[in-house]
Amino acid sequence: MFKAVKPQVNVPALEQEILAYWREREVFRRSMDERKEGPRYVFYEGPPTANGRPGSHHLIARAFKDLFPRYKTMQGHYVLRKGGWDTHGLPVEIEVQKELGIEFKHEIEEKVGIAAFNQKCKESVFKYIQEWEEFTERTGYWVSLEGAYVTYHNAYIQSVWWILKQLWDKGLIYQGYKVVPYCHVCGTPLSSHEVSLGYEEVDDPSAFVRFKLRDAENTYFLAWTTTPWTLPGNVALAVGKAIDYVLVEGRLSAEAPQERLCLAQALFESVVLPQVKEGGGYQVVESMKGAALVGMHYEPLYRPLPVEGDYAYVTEGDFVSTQDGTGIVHIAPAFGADDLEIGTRYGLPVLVTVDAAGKFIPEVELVAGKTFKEADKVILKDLRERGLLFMQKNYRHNYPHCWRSKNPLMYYARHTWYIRTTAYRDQLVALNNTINWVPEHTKQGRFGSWLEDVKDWALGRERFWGTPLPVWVCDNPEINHAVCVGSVAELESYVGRPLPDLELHRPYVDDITWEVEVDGKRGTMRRVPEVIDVWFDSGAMPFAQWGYPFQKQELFEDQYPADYICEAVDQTRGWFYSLHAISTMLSDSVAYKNVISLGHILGADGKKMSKSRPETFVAPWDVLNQYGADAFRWYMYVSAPPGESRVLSLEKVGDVVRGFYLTLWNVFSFFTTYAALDKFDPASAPVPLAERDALDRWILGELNLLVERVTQALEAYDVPNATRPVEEFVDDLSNWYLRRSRRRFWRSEDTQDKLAAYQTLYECLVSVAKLLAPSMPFLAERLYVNLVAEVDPSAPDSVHLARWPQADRTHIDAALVEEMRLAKRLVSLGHGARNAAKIRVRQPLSEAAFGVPSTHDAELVMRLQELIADELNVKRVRVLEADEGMVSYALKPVDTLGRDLRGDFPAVRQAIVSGTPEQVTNWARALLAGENMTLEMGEKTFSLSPQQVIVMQSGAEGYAVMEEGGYVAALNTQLDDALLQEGLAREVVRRIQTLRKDADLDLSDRIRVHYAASTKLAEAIAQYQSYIAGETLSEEIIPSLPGNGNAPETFEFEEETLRLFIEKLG
RNA sequence: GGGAAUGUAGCUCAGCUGGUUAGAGCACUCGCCUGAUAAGCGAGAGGUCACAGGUUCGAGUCCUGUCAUUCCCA
Repeated sequence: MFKAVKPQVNVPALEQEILAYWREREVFRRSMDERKEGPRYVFYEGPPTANGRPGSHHLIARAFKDLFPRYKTMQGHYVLRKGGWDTHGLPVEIEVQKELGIEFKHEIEEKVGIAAFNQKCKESVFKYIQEWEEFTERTGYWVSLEGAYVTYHNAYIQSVWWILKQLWDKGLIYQGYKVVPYCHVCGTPLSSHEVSLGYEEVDDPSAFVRFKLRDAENTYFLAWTTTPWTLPGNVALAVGKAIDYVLVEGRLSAEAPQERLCLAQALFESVVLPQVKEGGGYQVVESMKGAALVGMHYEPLYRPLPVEGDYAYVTEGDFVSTQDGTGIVHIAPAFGADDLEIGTRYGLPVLVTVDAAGKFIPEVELVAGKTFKEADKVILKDLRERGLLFMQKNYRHNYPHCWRSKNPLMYYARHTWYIRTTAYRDQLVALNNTINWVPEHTKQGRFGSWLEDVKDWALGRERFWGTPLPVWVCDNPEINHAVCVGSVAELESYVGRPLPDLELHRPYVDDITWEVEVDGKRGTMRRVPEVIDVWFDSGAMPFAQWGYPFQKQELFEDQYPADYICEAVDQTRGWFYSLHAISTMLSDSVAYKNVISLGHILGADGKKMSKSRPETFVAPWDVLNQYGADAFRWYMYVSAPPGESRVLSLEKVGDVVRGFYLTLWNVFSFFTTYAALDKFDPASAPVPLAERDALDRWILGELNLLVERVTQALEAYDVPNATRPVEEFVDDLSNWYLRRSRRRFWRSEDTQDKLAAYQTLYECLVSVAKLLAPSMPFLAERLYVNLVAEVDPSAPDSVHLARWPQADRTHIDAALVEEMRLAKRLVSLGHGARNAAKIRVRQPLSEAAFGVPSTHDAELVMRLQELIADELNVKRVRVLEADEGMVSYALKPVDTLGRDLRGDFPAVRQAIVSGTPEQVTNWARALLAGENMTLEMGEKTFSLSPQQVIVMQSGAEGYAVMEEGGYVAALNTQLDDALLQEGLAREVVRRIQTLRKDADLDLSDRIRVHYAASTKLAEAIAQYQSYIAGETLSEEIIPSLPGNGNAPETFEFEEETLRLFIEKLG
């Protein structure tokens, strides 16, 4: 027995009820437990950090993450959904620093101590854990938080150590010089991911500097830099060997000294000449290729540090361009990646003129103690005074800044540890080619091209709160000995004592040392100071989430690799990469087989959503509280392809509720209301399909098509096509199937047709509930519980434990689908014709005639005549005859005629389209009669069949007409008394229904009607008394008003007056 | 500067391997309908499919170039 459901619904309250239902019945746990024997479907959770609050961007990711595990569970798979928390890293440290009021890194050690600082970090990472847990539950994101992995736990860290040891044993970990983006305030290099967070457009000084040639007077190389502070570190210049250079002679102005300058020819004209002032000018005196300049020496601008060996000469670099500057690039190996590459190739010194705090060392007297940015001005001033600054202007460009401290980064040569990912480039690329990427272009595009050009992974971070790099080296410089420790047990074996309570963090692991003796020399093994890049932590999760290989080996093997992961596009070089790289190097396997890379969320103004623009910022809780999680999720699925960015606003989520959610809800409400009234039993023997109404067979066909489409789309990880078609179906179900079928449910007697209608609608609703279960888990559950679980004790008690529906192709009748499409089209035209004639639908008309382009369509019209007649409220439907006063015809070639006629096509087309009216009419009549039309064009004669030419008709005299695309609807607008009376009767019915509704009567309540009416109206009521009574459940219709003081309602329409009073009986 | 993506109605998006007069939803205006509906139906208006070339009988779709926006990287 169904519970009747009201058409009104409070969505957030409904969702709370469902949450309680899931909680009580432990549905989530059971969705895993009950599938343990099923095939595996593996999902990896990309761990969020709980030291910030959840936002809308987390919800989009979780909406997409949640979809597939739910779907696969319904298909019988076992989906273990282990949660995880990302806990290490600089963002955490920065938060704690803020809290403690500490700006510089060194203060941490000096003022707080590493132990206390890390303790603070540990506390900080779960600052918002409670809100995260609530958020997770409220949004219906099913993930086990009880068993979540935590990257700071010893077991996790030990796994990471084990992975590093494997890489170490393969010779993949090395220490080297590298120029890294470095923040002098945070005191650490930044990962490329971190760098990418901090690009800002800034103005930097752009300086054109004269470097005097060693062996020629008044002759200079003109070089360009946007970082004047690196000039004291200069050791070389670089040119492009194939670039054309010129030597020019002249002076900048009348007062300036005569000089010779060497620079790229292309830039001489665009850069130098515009600078020339009155009395100045330069002439080209020599041209050469860059290769000719290589090896020429110049005089260094500064000599801050003693240098052994040759330097200060021109080198060759393929990165030199003539886009900016002068085509001559200044080289300071300590401060640029290209520079270091040149320096290494030519054996040049690395002049580290700036210390780790970003300040100039004392040896650079001019700017000693100044930070590097402060030094720019001083150096430029000095060069100007020495006549070496050719010109200076501002240069606006994107320059990376520390995403936390906001300071400009410096590119800085550091000793640090690297993973030789470059050794695995081919495997990285090959394995990536086996991954299914959504959007597809990311595979070869953004991710693929990153792998093609993969760089070694900078692993070390000179910080505190992170997985300690488990490398111990001997402190005796005469001993070259280092070990990578892969487990606590291994560490115990080195130090010779158990370490049961050792926390695998700084400073505790730093305190672990041991003595070694190598070749008779003694020394102490001490850990290197670095912790590792947090991205390595996250990429290690397939292994480390289980503490592999120290525990749960079989679980790891069961859960590797992932079938599916999903994060936002900014993880391309983050988690997507770290997972892929570690997995490739360690197991020569992908870490994931399918991945959805999501676009960002934009505010209503189409720009990236930000708290700093509150008018566009959408707090997730506001949406959840107002419209609920289902609508929020649904909006994410249908609003844009997954990889595209999408605009989010409260209003748009509200549109989902209004446009889709409530439509479905009201079909549900309608069904339960009448099913309860009629005591419909879903277990009753099904009416054979062949005996059901065409509408039933049609909607069941659409339903099975829908199941097929949605299933296929989900298998392809195509979310929009797994969701949008459901909207279309629900629209069809509500606004065509149900609208056309309502009367079948209202009938009082129990007929097979009524049963068929119930069975059909029931099947549609149950299937839709299942199809929506992964995407709208709450609403789907509500529907399912009411429709199935509460009436069938043998069924699973949750839709999420039920089985995914199977499409039955034998239920799909393609011809019927086409038929119904035509019916809708003709009905739409008929309504249009009524509209044009300004005749309301309640007024019955005698006839609707349709002009259609083919005999096939004509047959369909006649098959559908009953449905069309009812919908349009006409007594008769027929097809217009070819010679029945159609005013005009037009012809159009079908799309493929061009393929048949090739070069003749344009002329034939022209002839058909622009024939004389007589010609066209003759041709059209022939074609409509199923004959070929003949067209003579010069020497050629073409015989065109009705399959090759489309006939379009328009206009019909004496009728209200609407025409579109060759289809014509013509309504006979002549009204006789009978039709008028019936129209009036319908008006009366509507008024009585309004009164019933206003009186809040039950659908099945019986009434007595009293009325007083003007003459014509009274006649109509008398004539249609039984019709009116049947429609309105009136026992009596009395042509007088009661005298007991009850005020009747008065209506005026069609120049008639009606006074009505109803009373409830029984 | 390099790479990737996107550009179709006021907004959000469909448009399959080239093929009827380029569609849908929302929003707007007018009208209709209403005992399932927070709804529905109909009409109107709104498009040089970013631009320019090219291939083709035929281009929103394929090719080349340009522009704009976004993202990633320097």
